[in-house]
Amino acid sequence: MQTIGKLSAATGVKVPTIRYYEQVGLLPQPARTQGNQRLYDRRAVQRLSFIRHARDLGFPLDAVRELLGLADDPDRSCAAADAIARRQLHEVNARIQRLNALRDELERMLRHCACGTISECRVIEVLGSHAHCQGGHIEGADLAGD
Amino acid sequence: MQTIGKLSAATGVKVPTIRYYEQVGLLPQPARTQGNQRLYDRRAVQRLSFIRHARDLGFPLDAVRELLGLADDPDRSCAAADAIARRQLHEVNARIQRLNALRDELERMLRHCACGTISECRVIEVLGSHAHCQGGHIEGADLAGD
DNA sequence: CTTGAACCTCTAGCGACTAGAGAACCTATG
DNA sequence: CATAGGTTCTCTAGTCGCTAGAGGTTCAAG
Repeated sequence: MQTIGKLSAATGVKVPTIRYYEQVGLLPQPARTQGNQRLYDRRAVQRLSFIRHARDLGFPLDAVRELLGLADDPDRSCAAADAIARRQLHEVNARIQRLNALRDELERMLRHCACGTISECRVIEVLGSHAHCQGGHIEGADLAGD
Repeated sequence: MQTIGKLSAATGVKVPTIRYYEQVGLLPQPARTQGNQRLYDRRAVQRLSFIRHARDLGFPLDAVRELLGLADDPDRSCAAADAIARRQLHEVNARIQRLNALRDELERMLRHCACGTISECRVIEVLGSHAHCQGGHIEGADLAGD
């Protein structure tokens, strides 16, 4: 049994984040000391490590929730977990593609800049009119997320 | 002079987003009709297109603000704009690297899954203990942003 | 003159935390 | 046993870049 601080040190998850995970239902409410401080057991360490690892791999919290549910039920088919991971892989690949397009555009912009004054600055010019683009980057691309 | 709807259509920026940009000071307060509706001129179209393009390239709004300031001052050195773009390029490259590591990890996870029951599921297993990782993905990687 | 689309302001919500205030607790030392 | 200071508690608000909705006004067409 350990306090939230030790759990944080053991898993690398910050203390407020642990409390946040409890708040949103990813971690069960732990036992408490007489003084109302949280006390965690070994299972909590495991569960939190699982969450952390899934987050490191970019899974959104909802997916983590699903994966936790699956992990709690060892007799079910693994197909569901597979599907979630596969979905995440697609997400990551899509994001990589979009970022590659951005990188190309940024590099071309910078390559062509003679670095004189703003009035002849390629960076500003390219941003000002879309005509200079090679169409590499997608308009309205959803760049958000992890 | 056009209404906010036309400006939206002309630039591809949604109406609430235009109002949001005005609110945070990226767009100046436009003229108004007698009935209090916003009226935009050609310069507004240009400025908003500039913003949109920079956003498409992943620049955060603060960087867009800086770039707009530079664009307004054609006699200054282009070096500052260059630096901002270069910083953004580094950001994008870093993000690509992190995502590549994630992709590798996800792919390996999926390759090794025999797809039986959860108890032998490679996906769940890998998430449960970090021991299976090849160290490809960085712990605590900041995955957020665009 | 009426309809209905487009506009107005204002507030709240998204994801996944992070920061800070102000109070209570817990442990180690004098 | 008292006290100092580190850790923990709850609660609220802020981050980024929008997006959604409520409830009301204005404008152009028929």
